[in-house]
Amino acid sequence: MPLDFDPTRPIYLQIIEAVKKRTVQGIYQAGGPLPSVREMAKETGVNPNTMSRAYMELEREGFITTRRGEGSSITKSAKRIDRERRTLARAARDRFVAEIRDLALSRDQIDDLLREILEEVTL
Amino acid sequence: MPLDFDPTRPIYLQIIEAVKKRTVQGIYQAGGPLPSVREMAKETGVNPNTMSRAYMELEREGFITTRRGEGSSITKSAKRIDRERRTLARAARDRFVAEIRDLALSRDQIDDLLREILEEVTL
Amino acid sequence: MPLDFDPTRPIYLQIIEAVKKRTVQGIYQAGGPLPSVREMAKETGVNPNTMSRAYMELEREGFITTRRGEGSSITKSAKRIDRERRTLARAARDRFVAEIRDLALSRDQIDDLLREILEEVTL
Amino acid sequence: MPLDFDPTRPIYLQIIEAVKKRTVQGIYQAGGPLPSVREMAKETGVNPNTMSRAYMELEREGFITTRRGEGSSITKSAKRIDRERRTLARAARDRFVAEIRDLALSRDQIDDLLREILEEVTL
DNA sequence: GTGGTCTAGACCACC
DNA sequence: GTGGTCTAGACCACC
Repeated sequence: MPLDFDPTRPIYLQIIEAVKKRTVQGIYQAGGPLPSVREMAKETGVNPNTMSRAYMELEREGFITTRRGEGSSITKSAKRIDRERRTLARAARDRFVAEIRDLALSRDQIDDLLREILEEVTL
Repeated sequence: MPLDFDPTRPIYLQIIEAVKKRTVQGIYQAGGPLPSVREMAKETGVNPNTMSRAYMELEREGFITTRRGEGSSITKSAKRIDRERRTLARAARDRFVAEIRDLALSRDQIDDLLREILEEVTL
Repeated sequence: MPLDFDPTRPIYLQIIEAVKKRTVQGIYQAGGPLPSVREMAKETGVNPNTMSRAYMELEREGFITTRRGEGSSITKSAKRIDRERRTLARAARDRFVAEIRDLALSRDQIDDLLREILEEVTL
Repeated sequence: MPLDFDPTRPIYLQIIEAVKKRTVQGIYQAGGPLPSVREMAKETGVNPNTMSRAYMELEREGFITTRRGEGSSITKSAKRIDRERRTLARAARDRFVAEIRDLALSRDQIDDLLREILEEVTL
């Protein structure tokens, strides 16, 4: 969990994104446990109230389930997780396209670029 | 020219990047004039000294030429500009790869993503 | 470090030359420390900004290396220093030739002059 | 005649040196005429009194002779002129030696330097 | 302590 | 008008 949040955006949103990302990356397992609110709050130095809000939102979205006295766990649904994966991928894609679009790259340069990306990602 | 600089990075570096980017994008023409140091400083709200530093760096890199009393102009070399284009493209590629790499995308998802990028960029 | 700068030439350039000269002469050692920007500025009565500019140039030329919080040191490369030595020698040679050339010296006078120089320099 | 005098040294001395130098270089001929004080003063923008002082000093040194109503002329003595030549050469030599001496040049570098000087001067 | 960056404002040279 | 240089002084990051 990153301890350095972007101060210009709500921390609870950044926590939500981090949990989703870690799950997509396999750091948190589908159906597996998530650290408790208190634990996670201490680890990140965030106020427990803020952390609790992030968990509640994740629950509302169906990404985690929380049971009183048992803590929280990641959704068991591989489909649900893959939906996040695709969302993250699309966001990265859009940022990349925005950066690249106006560079007036030649068709060859674009092809090279995509080939390089493919190589490095499937490495 | 963006009026909102990232406060965590030197302004003069961000100006350098902006000038290069604008040239690569065709906003500034190869061989064409660049606003004077003072003009650009006023426009962006940056101190003339800071702007001057950015221009001096650009001159040293051979990206612009400056003549006392006449102002500055973008390099005439299409090669030099294309070098910058490729540098910008590579940087964007690396950021994208870093974002994508750990998402555990399937081969199909990667292919889709690259296809979408190609479409949107060659649009 | 000379406290009397030629007012017709940029001080930071004269500082750069002085540092190089002192290194070539062995006053500053290859790989050895250079006084801090502030120290040197106080010693010479020059504004720290001007001194900093000189140091930045020297760094860019690869003649010194600077590490934040640790100060600057002369290049370890004897080759780099010798390059400067030859540059200084060539400049002195050119000034001398310019002074001598139009004096219409006889061949004997020239030979004498060079012999005297050799004697005094290898003294 | 240079119109830009070194403001840190007496102008009349610089005029004396210039006349001697021009004679050594053959611009003024042995036994030949020198422009009148007034003419020279106007040409150089120097006060006629200052110019007159320079001429008087040159006369006192036996380098020129002045006859009322006829103007001034350079000494007829080739020996006298050659004495100046050697003085100028020695001064240049000493400045060169002073510049070179502390550069810690290797014997080979010194030899190269002198060879280059010989080539360029006898060119 | 160290260097890095920035602002503010001055004066100069070149045009 | 243009850029080039310098001073003065501030605040920051790294150590």
